[in-house]
Amino acid sequence: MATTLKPVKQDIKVAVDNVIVTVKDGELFVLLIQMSKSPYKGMWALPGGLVEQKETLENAAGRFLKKQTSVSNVYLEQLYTFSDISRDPAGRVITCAYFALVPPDKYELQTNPKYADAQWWNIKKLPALAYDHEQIVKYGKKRLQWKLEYTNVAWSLLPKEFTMSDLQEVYESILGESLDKRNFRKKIVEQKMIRPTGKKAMRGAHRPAELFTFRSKVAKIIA
Amino acid sequence: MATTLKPVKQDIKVAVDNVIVTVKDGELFVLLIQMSKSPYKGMWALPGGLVEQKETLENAAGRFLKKQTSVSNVYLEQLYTFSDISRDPAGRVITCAYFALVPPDKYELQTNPKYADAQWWNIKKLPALAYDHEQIVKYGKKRLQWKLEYTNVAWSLLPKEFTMSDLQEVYESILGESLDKRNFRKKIVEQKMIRPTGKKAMRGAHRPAELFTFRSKVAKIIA
DNA sequence: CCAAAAGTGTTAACGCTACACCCATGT
DNA sequence: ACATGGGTGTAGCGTTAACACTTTTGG
Repeated sequence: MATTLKPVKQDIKVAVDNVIVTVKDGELFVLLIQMSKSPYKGMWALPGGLVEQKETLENAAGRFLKKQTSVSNVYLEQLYTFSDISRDPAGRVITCAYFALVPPDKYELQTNPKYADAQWWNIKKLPALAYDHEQIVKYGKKRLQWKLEYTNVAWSLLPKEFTMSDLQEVYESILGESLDKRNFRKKIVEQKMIRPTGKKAMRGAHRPAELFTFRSKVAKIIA
Repeated sequence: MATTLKPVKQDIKVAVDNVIVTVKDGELFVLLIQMSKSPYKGMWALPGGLVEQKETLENAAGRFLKKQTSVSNVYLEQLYTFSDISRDPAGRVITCAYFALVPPDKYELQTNPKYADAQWWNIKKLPALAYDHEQIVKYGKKRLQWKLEYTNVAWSLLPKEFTMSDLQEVYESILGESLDKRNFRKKIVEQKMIRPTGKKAMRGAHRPAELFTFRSKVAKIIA
C-alpha cells in the first residue's frame, strides 16, 4: 500500500450504518430511524453516522448502537462496505455496514431529538428506505441466515434463560421456515451450545418448559 | 444515517489493498510488492493505494489489480475493512481489502517503477509484512477456503482447459489437505460445474488425461 | 517391460428427515 | 375434563468416507 500521504485530493467521508435486529413474537425486526431533514425528510433509514477521527469503524458502530438502544456488549459484526459514488446525494460518503443482534429483554429505545422517530419494523414489511439502505438490510438478513446455521450467534437474540421453543422460534423467524420440534432439539443438544438450568418456565395452561442457558457467549463456529 | 455534511472535521483517507492469489505447482501464492520508501522501506506489502474521488472501492481494487498483473475480468471480492487507528504510521487511513483470484496462464507481472520489486510468495513462507497486511492475508486465505467449499470459485484459478488432477490440485493446495481421487471426481461431476472438452492432455510418460472446461464462469453457490 | 499418472465401483457408517403420541399444567 | 404447549424415539434414505486395481502412454 502506498499511502505516502503527500497532499492528495481525496475527500471521502466515512460513515457506519447499523442493521440492528431483534426477534419479537416469532418475527424479525429491524430498528429504523425517521429522518427529519431533507433530502430524505420523513423517510426511514438505518441508524448510523460519520466516524470520528480517532475511533475504529467498530467503535463507531458501537457508539451509534448505544445511542439508539442504550445497549452495549451485544453481538456486532462488520457486514460490508458500500461505496457507490452517488449513494449519498449530499456528497461522497462511503459507509461500512454493521449488524447487531439485540436480545429482547435488554434494549430500550432512546428518543433522540435529532430524529423524528425510532421504531422497530417487521423485516417483512419495511417502509421505503433512504439511501441504499434497503440493499444493506437485505445483505444483513442473508448474512444472519448464514451465521445462524454455522455458528452459535443465536445466543445474542435470547434472554439469559429461555425455553427450547423460544430458541426454535428464533431460528424459524430468521430462516423463514418451520422446523421439526424433535429434530431441532436433537441438533441443538448435539451441538452442546446450551445447558439446562434446572428451572422451569410456568407460562400458562400447559406443561412447564425446561429453561436453558448458553454455555458460552462467544461467537463460535459449530459446523 | 445522518450525513448532513455540515463542515465536519473528519479527515480519514480511504485505501484498498488486494490479496491477489494464484496456484502454481500445487502451492498457493500471494502477490507482494516491496516498499521503496520509509517507514517500511524494504518490507513487503499487499499492492493497493488510495481510492480516487470518483470511483467505487471495487473499481479502485480493479485498477490496482490491473496495474500489477495486467489482468482484468477475474474474480474480485470485498473481504473486510480494516480501520485500526494506528494501522498506518503516516496518518489516519482505513483500508478495504479485496481478494482476487488469478489463473496461472493469464497474469504477467508488471514492473512498476514505484516499487522496488513485485513477486509471488508462497503463502506458507511469507516474509514480514508491512502495516496490518499479515492479518489481511490470513483473513483472505480463510475466506478462500470457505468459498471453495460452497461455491464454484475454483474456475478463477484454472486455465480454460484443465485436467481433473489440475482441479484437485487447486482444491488440495487451498484446503491444505489431500483428497481421495475417486470421491473428488464424483463430487465434481455431481455438481455439474465442468464439462469434458473431448480433448486429451498428453503430458508425459503416462496415460493421457481428459480435458475439462467450466460450464459457467459466474460465481454460484453450489452447496 | 517398466514407471507414472489416469481412470473406475462398492461397501459401511453416519447423519438427516419424516413422523405420532403421551405429559404436565391452568381453567 | 379439556385445551394448550412440552417432551420423547425410531426407521428409511441419502450422503459421505474408505479403500485397490486396471489402463494408457513414453522411454
